[in-house]
Amino acid sequence: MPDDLPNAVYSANSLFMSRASDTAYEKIRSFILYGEARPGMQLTEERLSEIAGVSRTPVRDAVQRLENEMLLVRSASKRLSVADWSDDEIDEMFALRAMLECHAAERAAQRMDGGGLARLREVNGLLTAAVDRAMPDVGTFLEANRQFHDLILEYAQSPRLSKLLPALVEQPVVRRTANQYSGEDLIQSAKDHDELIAAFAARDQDWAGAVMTSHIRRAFHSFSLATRDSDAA
Amino acid sequence: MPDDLPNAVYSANSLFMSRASDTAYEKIRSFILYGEARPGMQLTEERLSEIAGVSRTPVRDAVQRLENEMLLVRSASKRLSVADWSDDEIDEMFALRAMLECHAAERAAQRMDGGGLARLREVNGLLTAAVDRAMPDVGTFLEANRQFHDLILEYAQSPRLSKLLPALVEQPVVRRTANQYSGEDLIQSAKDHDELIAAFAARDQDWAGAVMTSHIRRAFHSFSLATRDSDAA
DNA sequence: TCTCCTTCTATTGTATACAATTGCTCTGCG
DNA sequence: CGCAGAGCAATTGTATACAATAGAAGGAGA
Repeated sequence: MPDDLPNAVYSANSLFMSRASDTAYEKIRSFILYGEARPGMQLTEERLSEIAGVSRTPVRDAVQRLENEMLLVRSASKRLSVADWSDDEIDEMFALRAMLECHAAERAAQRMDGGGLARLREVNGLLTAAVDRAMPDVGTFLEANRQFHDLILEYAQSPRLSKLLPALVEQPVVRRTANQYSGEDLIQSAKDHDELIAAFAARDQDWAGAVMTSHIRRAFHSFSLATRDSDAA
Repeated sequence: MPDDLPNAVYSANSLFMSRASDTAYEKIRSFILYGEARPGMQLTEERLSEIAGVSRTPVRDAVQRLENEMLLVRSASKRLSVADWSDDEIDEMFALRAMLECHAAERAAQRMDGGGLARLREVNGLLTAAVDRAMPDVGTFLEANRQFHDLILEYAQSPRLSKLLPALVEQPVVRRTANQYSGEDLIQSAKDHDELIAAFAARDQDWAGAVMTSHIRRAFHSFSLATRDSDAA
């Protein structure tokens, strides 16, 4: 099933994945995020090697990566299962993400240059075009949004942030509700990005950080409304 | 060489390590942090399997973990080397650690209970005793300090924080200069902990977070003085 | 019928052999 | 003398077989 999806849904990391452990990673990840995996579902390494089409050795590599991203969890007896997050953990994820992305924006503001601004404007142009119409193109929005944030991460020039943040961004809960975001939400995102670009252009790190924080926290708020309310109903 | 060291220097995670990949992890980690490894030094998986005394399979497991902690780095051609951090990266590490430990303290303040306070007081009693004398016992200080912060992390009740923070705490640069901290620094640390306990007892998350932030940032400042100045000389 | 123990099975962990890739050296040509 | 390419050596990546371990099932005794 992962082959049918647009590239947008894939991780930003590596577009070309030659090694078997990478294909295993992508396949298993898609299985969890967009496939028939369900939270709490038990899995075996052998089952996963069938899914990935490679032997257990590269699968174990991939599994360890996914454990680090907390998409998979191991029980005390080393058995694998798909992660199942509590509301508190999801809140926490957004809180951490807000902190780290704010920090990334602050650093990026200090290091931004003309080329970076041009690229940010270009990407956000695509994003704006995708949402500024009657029927928003959510797929394009998500892809452009990812590129925008990746660009900021790039200009933050912090290997450590680059390692920590991706595990917090594209997550099942986020993805599952992406289509529920209202057109207003999407348009506001584009405006946030415009303001971020302005802050970068001014090299004002506090401004950039503040915009980013509210950007993420508003996304969290929209997400909460979209899911928790419908769950309660 | 790792066998000669006190337990204090080991990672907090698992005291008993039965699996070969765990022993490999510990041995290689000690080799990097306290052994003859040098920043930038090239390594091969085979060399590491000699050091660890196990085959390459568990070594590769351990290596992946150490890559995540950024103690090991892979070049574009997949060759391994010991990480070599720039000053900017070290600054960044402290900044991130300060943010995350502050957040942990805030969460812990909301979730603290009598038992936790008692344990914190006990550990900090040991710590205070170790530093409140003419010749501070740095080893005991470090161990008690680690326990204290681990306890806070435990009460923060955030699996994600528990995964992210440890990779930021005990690092070569920190460890290498631990003995250079002045007696004043150590005593001030004990006082910070006392104030943290007070903030927890009051369940005042802002207070706890602020104390923690200044606690970490002072450590950073002491570290910078101890290293950068001597380097410059 | 419940509990404890034993046995068996499923699953994970490790070693080893081999494949694929990368870097290096040495040669031949310009 | 410099450089490009071929072959070789070193290193990483993958598959498979086997070992160790945890869970489950079944049976004996109270």
